[in-house]
Amino acid sequence: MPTELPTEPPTGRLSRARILAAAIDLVEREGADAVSMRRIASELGVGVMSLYNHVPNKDALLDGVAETVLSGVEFTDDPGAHWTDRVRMQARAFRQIAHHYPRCTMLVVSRQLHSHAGLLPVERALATLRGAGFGGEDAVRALRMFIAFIVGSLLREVGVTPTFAPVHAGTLKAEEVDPALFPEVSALAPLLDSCDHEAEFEFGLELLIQAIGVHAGRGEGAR
Amino acid sequence: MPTELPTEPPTGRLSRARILAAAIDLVEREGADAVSMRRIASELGVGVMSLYNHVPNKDALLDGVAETVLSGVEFTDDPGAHWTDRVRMQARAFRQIAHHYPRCTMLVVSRQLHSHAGLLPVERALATLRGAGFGGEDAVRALRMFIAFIVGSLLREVGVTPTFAPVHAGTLKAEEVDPALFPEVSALAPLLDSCDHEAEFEFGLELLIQAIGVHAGRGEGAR
DNA sequence: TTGACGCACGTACACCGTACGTGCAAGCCT
DNA sequence: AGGCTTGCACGTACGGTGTACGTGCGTCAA
Repeated sequence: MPTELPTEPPTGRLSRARILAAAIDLVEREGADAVSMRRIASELGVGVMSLYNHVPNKDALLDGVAETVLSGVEFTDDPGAHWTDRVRMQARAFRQIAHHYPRCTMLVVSRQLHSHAGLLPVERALATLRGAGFGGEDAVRALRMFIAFIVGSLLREVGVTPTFAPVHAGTLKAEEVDPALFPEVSALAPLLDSCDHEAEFEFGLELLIQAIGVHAGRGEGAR
Repeated sequence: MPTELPTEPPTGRLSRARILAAAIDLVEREGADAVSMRRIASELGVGVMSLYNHVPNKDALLDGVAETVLSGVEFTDDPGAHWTDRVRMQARAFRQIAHHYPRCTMLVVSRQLHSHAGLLPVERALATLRGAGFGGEDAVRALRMFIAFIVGSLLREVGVTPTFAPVHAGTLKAEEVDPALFPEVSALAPLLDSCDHEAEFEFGLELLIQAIGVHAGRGEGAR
C-alpha cells in the first residue's frame, strides 16, 4: 500500500489535501464520470463553492488527483544495483498505480504533469540510465521507449472502460466473431480475452531492457 | 489522406454517417471537450433530439467516432513481404491516426472497440505473425507488445492536452526546473522538450521488431 | 476595539444529456 | 381511395453540471 498520500485530516477545516483525497476516493469507488464538484462537496459534507477556496477549478482538481496518485508510487531505488535492475524496479513501481488506483490510472496517464511529482520519476530514470553510461540522447530515447511501453501497458491493464466494468473478464469475444472474417482472432480467442497482466508486463519489460542494453552495446557489464 | 470515410452526403436527410462526420469535424476543430449533442445538432442545422433517431446516446456516438477514425487507416498489406516489413507497415498505418485525426486519437485509444473496425487490425497483425511462424501465444504476446508501444507513443505524440494546445512546442520546461532538485532533467531539458516523433517512433519500432525477432529465434530468415 | 482578511455558503446562469410527446410525410394493406 | 403503421424531425422539460458573484461569520493584527 502506498504511503497514505496526503495525510488527510479527517475533520475540521477544508483543505486541498482533503478535497483531493475525497476526489480520489470517489473516482476509485464510482469511476471518473461520477466526479463532480457537487458530488465531492456532498461527500465532504460541505458547500459546493467552498471547494473553490482551495482549488481554482475542476480541471486543476483533476490535475491534483493525477499528481497525488503519481507521487504516491513507492520508488525504492538502490543506487548500487545494476542499471537493469534499477530500471525494472522503476517500471514496476509505475505499474503499482494500476493496482492501487485502477480508476485513476487514466487520469494520470492522460495529463502530462509539469510538477515535481511528474518530474521526479523522469529524473530518477535519467539518472539511472546516465549512470549506466548512456549518453544524453540515448538516455532520453530509452526513457521515452519505456514510458510508451508502460503507458500502453497500463491502459490495457485497467481496461479503460469509462465508468463501470469491474474488470470485464470474458469480454464477449468468443463465439461472437465470425471465423470466416477473422480466422486468426477467432482461433486465438481464448488467448486474446484472457491476459495475465503481470506476466505480460514482465515479458515486455525484459524484452525492452535487453533490447536497449544490446542497442547501446552494454548488454552485460557496466554498472 | 485516408479514404474520405463515410462518404458524407452533404444535404438531405440526417443519417448516422453525417452525424459522425460532423462529430469528427468538431473534435478536430475544437477538441473533444467541445462535443455536445446540442453543438453537433446546431452544426448540422438540425434539432437536438433528431440525433437520437440515429444514435442511441452520446457515448455510443463517441464509440462511433472512434470506430470511424480507426476504420479510416489505410492498411496496405503485402502478403509476400518479410514479416518485419509487414509489421512495420501496420504500425506506421496506425500512427497515421495521430496525423490525420490528432484530437480524435485519445478517443480511439481510450475505448476498446469490439466491432469489425477494431478487430480488423488485430486480425491482420495476428495473420502476419502467425504466417511468420510465431506460435499462438508468441503471436498474441508480440501483438500486445506492439499495441502497448503504439498506444503509448501516440499518446505522447498528440500531447493529450484535453482541449486546447496546438502542440505546445516549448513546454515551459527549461529554466523552470530547479537544477539542484532535478539535475538530469535540467541538463537534458533541450532534449526533453523537443521531440522528433517520427524518428522516435521508428527507433522504437525497429528496436521492438528486432527484439521480438531474436526472442522468437527468427531474427533473419523465415518468411 | 476595529479593521482586514480567510473562508464557508447560497443563489443564479448558461449549458449539458436525454425522456417523452407531437405532428407530418411516406409506404403498405385492404 | 381510405385507413394504418412506421419513421423521423422537432419542442419541451427535468435533473445535473461548472462556476461567477455576493454575503456573512470567524479569527487574527493593529
